[in-house]
Amino acid sequence: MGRHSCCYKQKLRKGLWSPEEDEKLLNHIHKYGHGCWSSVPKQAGLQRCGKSCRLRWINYLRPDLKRGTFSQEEEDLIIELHATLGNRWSQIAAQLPGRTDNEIKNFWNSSIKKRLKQRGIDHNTHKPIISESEEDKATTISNVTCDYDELNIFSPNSGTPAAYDVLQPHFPFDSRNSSLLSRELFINQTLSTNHENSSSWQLPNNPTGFSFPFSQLSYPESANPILGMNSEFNCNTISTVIPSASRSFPSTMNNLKPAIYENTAIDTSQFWGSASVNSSKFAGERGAGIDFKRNDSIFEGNSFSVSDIMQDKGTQEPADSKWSEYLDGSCPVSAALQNQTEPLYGF
DNA sequence: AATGGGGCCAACCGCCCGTCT
DNA sequence: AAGACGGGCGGTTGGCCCCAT
Repeated sequence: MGRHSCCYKQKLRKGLWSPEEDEKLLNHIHKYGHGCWSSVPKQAGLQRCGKSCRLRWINYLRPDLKRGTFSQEEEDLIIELHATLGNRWSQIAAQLPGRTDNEIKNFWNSSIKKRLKQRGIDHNTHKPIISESEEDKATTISNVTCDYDELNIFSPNSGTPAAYDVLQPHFPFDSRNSSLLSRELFINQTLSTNHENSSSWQLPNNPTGFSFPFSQLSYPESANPILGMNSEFNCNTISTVIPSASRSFPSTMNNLKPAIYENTAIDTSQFWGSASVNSSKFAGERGAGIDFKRNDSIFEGNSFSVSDIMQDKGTQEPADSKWSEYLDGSCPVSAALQNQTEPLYGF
């Protein structure tokens, strides 16, 4: 079982295909179709096994193949699909017309894996690779951003109990741990418990939040290791905040575009996102938002904040209205962006 | 100019699964 | 029922090319 009988035949050619062999195979398939692959080599006059012919046709000779480098959209789609399908290359390829599983697999292994690593994402789990320094950084930045939030779980100086302290007894883990992983767990628990078990307890009038590297936010939403795993706080919310790359980018925000859309050179040490969930309204309503924070002179005293964006789960209203305020320049941050003539980051 | 290391990618290998006999 | 066979898939390899030294 398993091994093909043709593989035992010693006379068959292996290795790269010559133009003559390609022509023979192409002519044969154009005339007769491939039918049974095992009979193709003999009929086409090739010293190859059927499998080799099939592979050559599928990966190279097929007329509907799209050649050339992968587009950004294709790359995003591959990452998104990989997050759910894993290494099922054929299934991924089925979603990308003109691309073969082999091609996608090669692209993944040679390019995407490296890019994910650069973004601090584990290519297997699609979760962040957290180093100790990153954790320290997250905590530090969170403490800065508490100025903008009503209450943040990392804001001990806000004058009200941190949401974490209030809510922690409701959750199955019992030791307070400042690691990002625990915060991630915490926010997931907050969301899922609130959503699925809404009548059993009520959140206090506190938003909860956590911070994460901005680079993760510029990442395809469904593959986002933190945001993507929440059905409530997922691509729809994020897409409202950051229109996807395939859509036109609002002119008022042009200066931010490079920082959001380019995959490289985003200085995550200066640019952090903070996701928050406001559960002050209960009975199915919830707000969710994203803050962007930069610790430099451009936004000194300001954050690029869209934390007030609400996605009302009761009415299913899209969270567009607040976003519009940022886009039409009526808030200080968008004005600051309009006055910024150079891209925020040079590439 | 030589060389070696790394990246890329076409092709192979080994296995699984479904169908046929 | 069981073995043979063919198609398909994912992992791996090997060779070519480029670039740095």
